Amino acid sequence: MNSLTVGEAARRSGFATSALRFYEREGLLSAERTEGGQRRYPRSVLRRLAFIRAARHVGLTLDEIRAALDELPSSRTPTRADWTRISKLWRERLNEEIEALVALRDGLDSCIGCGCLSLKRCLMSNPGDIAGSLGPGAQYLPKPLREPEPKDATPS
Amino acid sequence: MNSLTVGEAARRSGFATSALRFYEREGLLSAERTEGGQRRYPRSVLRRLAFIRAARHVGLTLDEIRAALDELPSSRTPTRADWTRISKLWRERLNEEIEALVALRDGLDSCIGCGCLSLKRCLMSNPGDIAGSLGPGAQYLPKPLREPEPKDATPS
DNA sequence: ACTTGACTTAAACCTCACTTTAACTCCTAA
DNA sequence: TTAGGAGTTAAAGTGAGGTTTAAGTCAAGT
Repeated sequence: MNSLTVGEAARRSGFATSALRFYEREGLLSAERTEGGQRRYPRSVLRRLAFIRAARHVGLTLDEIRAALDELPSSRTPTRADWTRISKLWRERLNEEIEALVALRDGLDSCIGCGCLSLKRCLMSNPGDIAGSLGPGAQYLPKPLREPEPKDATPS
Repeated sequence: MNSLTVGEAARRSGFATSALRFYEREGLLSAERTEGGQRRYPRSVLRRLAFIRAARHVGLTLDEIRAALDELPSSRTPTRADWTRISKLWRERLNEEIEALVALRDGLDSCIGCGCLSLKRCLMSNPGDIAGSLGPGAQYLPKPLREPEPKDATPS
């Protein structure tokens, strides 16, 4: 009972077993194997999974999460210091996203009166303007809010 | 020159031509055709595209956008009233998202000290708790932030 | 020993929002 | 009239983040 099966880890973390196997394929997780080839996780996997879940909430991609996990000293349980360092990064990320959404909302407010929806003048439709409103120096919307750049149709 | 080709509409809206055709297949756009079968858009398509772009920024899915567009009296250019009605909906949506992110950030702050990452106790890893912190009555994270519910691994 | 539920794998499938490709036609300026 | 850029279609591809399926193996209680 000192190690966990996939099913147990799944029940206790709230992830699906398929997700745990997927995370292993993606290098976010690893497991010992029994003689018969079944996974056995140390209890620390739950902490690791909590970390992954939290990171996903913050909006990090699996690539970014893998990178963050790789920065944690390998087979040591993360310390308070590790957690603090990383959570600062997440905080920045969240702040960026919040700022972008607030800018968007305020732009929306200032747009309610005009009814223009003009491509060139309406803040809502123009990511560049939003970027500008966040201050100087090439600010952009954080990843999850950023438009995938069109390959076609270079803007006039 | 009173109507636009796909290419012109693409250049002037910033969407790729492939996106415009895709939107038409998806019922978000429609176009007249020339004798030869080419699309000709009225200038109002630019307003419609601006609407779509804005809605995408707000985080609406194409399904939701189609629904919103269908509520606009069909072949009439949206009035200030239409725009106001809809932008109020978007505002709410943005506010929900902002609140959820702020709750997440504040949870992160309160977590920095504890270093727990405990599945049951850490706000960051527990969407239900975040929902609770937003007030009573089954509040959840807005769509883009909401976890896709696992089919497997029903929480213990 | 046997039954049963949990486990294994590779590979296929899923959604979303598009893009790319292939093979072809249209339109316009010279 | 012809070159060639712009347009057309259906179908397949992309990428993120997994889930589902098929065909089988393992582990544990009785």
